[in-house]
Amino acid sequence: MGRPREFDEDAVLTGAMEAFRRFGFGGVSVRDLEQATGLKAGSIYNSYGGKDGLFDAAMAHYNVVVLRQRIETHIPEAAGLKGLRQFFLTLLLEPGGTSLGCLITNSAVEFGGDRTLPSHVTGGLRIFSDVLLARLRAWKRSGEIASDLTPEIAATRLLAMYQGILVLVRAGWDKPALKKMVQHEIDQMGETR
Amino acid sequence: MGRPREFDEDAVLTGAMEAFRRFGFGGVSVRDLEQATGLKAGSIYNSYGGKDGLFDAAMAHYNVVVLRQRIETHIPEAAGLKGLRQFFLTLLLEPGGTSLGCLITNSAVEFGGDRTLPSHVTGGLRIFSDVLLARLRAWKRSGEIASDLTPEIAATRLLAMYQGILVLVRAGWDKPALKKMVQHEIDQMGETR
DNA sequence: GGAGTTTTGAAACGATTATTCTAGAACGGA
DNA sequence: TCCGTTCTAGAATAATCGTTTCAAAACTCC
Repeated sequence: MGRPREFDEDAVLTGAMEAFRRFGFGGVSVRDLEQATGLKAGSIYNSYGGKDGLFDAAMAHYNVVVLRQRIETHIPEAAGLKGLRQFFLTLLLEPGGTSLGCLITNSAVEFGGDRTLPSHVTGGLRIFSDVLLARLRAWKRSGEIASDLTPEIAATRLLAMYQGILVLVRAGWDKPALKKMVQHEIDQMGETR
Repeated sequence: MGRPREFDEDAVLTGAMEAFRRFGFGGVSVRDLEQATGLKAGSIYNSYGGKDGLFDAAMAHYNVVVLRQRIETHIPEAAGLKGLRQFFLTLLLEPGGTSLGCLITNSAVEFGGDRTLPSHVTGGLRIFSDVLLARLRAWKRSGEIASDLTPEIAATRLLAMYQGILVLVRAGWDKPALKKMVQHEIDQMGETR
């Protein structure tokens, strides 16, 4: 073996992740990443292969530490619609307001122009979509949501709504209006029509 | 007077607009813009003040030529919910598939990290939101949509849905699923509950 | 047909980009 | 303790970035 790494990998990935969330892949320079991670460029290339490699690692980190975390916190099956509502409403209360965005949403937009999406974009969307679908099916069986609701369609709708809210929050759109909309939307899913 | 301009301003703005839609402001270099517009860098700086100025002009162009055009084509008041459905469904049939995006959505995401949004981002969202609100109010009066529907909330929901669909399309998400979702969503607005 | 003014195109600007190189420091195993 | 390996820091790389400069070209107006 050789010399052990001096840095805390988790802190490095978190720092890089925040920079990428704020400014996007193209908006962050390697020197910015030195600042954000505490690592020098040489170490970044040595440990992650380069800017792309660090970005990839940061996205994977995001999917586990942010996305999956948020899912587990707010929408375990037992949390029901109340949890789902919180899951959406917390988007409007993010610390730093609009500054930090969703790395999945932002990357989908940034890289969607050419045809080489980072694999973790599709991966993150898939994680989210799968959980939504599973929850909706379970809640339909348990009577938590309206019986005439189609889980597949509702999952797509919630996925789109989620991405849309993230865009609007980032654009500085009126948060009270978004809040009212979310509440109305989720409440309606529970009503029998 | 001096030497007249040789270029067709409309073609220049359209070219710049397409480049920015595809790759974003940061993803397009001035040399790319020379290719996209046919102008040389000198002329770009002379006529638009620089890359920023051309981007601003391209966004204004987008709001008039693409956004307002789409609105007038699909959702005049007389078109009703049928028009609204087409308005959404055409997002899934865009030529070039996912390559061209919405300049408003993409710019909101790209510039939302720092606090200096291009003014035309908010402007474009406002245009769209205002039209939606006006139509929903009219359609509610005429009985085209359900009487228990709140125009303000529904407008916000449609705005978010629209942005979300644009993100998902750009991410290469399953289009048939999105299509089903849109149809179900619009149809539901017409049903009396 | 100059005079004055604006556009054009090409070259050149310094700054910044991602990446590589290099020398030395810090460890594990023998 | 010394060897081999790995990591770190900083300088150096070539390329590209947005922008400026400048001389020639193309027009209007007097």
